[in-house]
Amino acid sequence: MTPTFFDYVERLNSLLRSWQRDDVQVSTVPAVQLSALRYLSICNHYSDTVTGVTEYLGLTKGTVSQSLKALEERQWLVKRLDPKDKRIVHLRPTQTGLALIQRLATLQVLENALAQLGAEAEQQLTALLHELLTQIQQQESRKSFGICSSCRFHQHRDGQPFCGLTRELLPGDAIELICREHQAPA
Amino acid sequence: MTPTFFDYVERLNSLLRSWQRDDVQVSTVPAVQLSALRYLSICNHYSDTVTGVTEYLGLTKGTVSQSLKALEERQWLVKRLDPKDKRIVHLRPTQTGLALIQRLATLQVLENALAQLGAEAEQQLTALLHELLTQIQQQESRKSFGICSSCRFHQHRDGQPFCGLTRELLPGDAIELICREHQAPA
DNA sequence: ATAAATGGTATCGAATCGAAACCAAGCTGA
DNA sequence: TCAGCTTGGTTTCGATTCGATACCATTTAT
Repeated sequence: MTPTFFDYVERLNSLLRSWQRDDVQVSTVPAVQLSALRYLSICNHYSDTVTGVTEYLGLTKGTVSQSLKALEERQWLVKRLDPKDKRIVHLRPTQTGLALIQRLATLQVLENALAQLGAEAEQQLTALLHELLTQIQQQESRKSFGICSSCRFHQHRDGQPFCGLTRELLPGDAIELICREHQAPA
Repeated sequence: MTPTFFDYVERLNSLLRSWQRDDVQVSTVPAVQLSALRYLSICNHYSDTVTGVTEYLGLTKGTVSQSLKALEERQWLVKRLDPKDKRIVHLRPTQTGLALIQRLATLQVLENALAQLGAEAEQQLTALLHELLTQIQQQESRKSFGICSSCRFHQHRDGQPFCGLTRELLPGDAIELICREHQAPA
């Protein structure tokens, strides 16, 4: 057997984990917490909840709830109750939390390697991965977590972005974030 | 912030984990064990050791040693002492173990998605990932785990594949497996 | 020949993660 | 309307994992 796509993804992930462990500030932080925080930094206001994180990471509610509690204690995120539905808790990374995620995302090694590949190849790679994930989502009943503006419910009202599902006007920065209710156009 | 390459890799990995948990037979098996077994199915006879797995997964010796013990107990791999150096233990997946890995690697969802993408796109994707990993390896002092036949030490003697580093003839199936001593040509 | 290095294992403890039980808020439907 | 169901979240508990450390055996170096 020779390495496949599957293997490369696994290897890449091993390396990412490995780098995280090398980072003194991050090494003590469990991977799930980092993933959760990262998700919260790229999801919109319909998706920044415990359930959102749960679906995205494919873990159980309990586990996620605990991880989020830990993140809150580290002051990397804050919780806010939903004004309409009092069951719902919104999670927002703090400045410190965002800075940490930023540091991780711009791992020097990875950045360099991507740069070496060339801008075109990088874009191609990202596009292919994006397409692959889209394909997967279409087969699965699983949530797609696509980008808001690419959703079949995405509309405009009075020149403002508008969600046809929730029937609400959308804040300007929401439309390029990912959403747990996302559905690809037919 | 909108999703980056980093995010896609993480998401893909979440999905892989998620699928593994859905599989009744595999769900109870820790991810590290699966990764280790998978590695052992694609590495050559210089790399099928505890240290090999340790370097590949970026974990500590102790952790890996335990995981391998568990794999042995499940009868998914067998240990064999090296005839020359009595410290070294070689690890070989059993038929059962290989079958399991095979099942995992051919996840229907992933297969389908890749098929939808088209053979050309899939090959491109794999090639890009391969290139990216090669780039990473060149920057890092880390082991590259490249494919034997692409190594700078790869030679031929009397029409047989030959390793210039160990100065040994190589078994025919070794040359398309990955090796922890691999070095890219200058 | 002694010391150092290498390959692996064993022990221990902290901390993660899943399962299940639980609570509160919203929804449904006669 | 109000009893039951569903949904969003938290808590508790226990098994399991993983890293740190110490340790042993074999090989290599001085």
